[in-house]
Amino acid sequence: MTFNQQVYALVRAIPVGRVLTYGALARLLGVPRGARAVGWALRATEPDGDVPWHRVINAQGAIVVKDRLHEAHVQRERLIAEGVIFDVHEHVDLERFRWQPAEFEARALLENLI
DNA sequence: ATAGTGACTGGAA
DNA sequence: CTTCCAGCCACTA
Repeated sequence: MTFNQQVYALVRAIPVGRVLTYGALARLLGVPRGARAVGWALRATEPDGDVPWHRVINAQGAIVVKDRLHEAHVQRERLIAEGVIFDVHEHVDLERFRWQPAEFEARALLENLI
């Protein structure tokens, strides 16, 4: 199971209406500073595939997209449709919408997929 | 084996 | 509260 596959598995486990940051996702996978690698993995997903990539945002609670305005718009629309709220600065209140799975939960999930 | 490429991040200025 | 910068990590050619 590659790092990317683990990323996808965990992203698929994020509940509707909740979000995870790139860094938090990397930490759950045991790679404390792999935030960038997570971004790389998500960048390679199909916009309409089975990976809810839109539920991953940056540590500031904002949407990060470089040269992909359309997808950034889609991400925002999907999150709003799920009930996630953006403030006037286009930031999500992480304290309120962050998904915080217990470590054993994430570990068990990944082991089930091996 | 190696260099280039980012949907990142935390700290410094 | 803002840029700016240097690590960091997996993937690809």
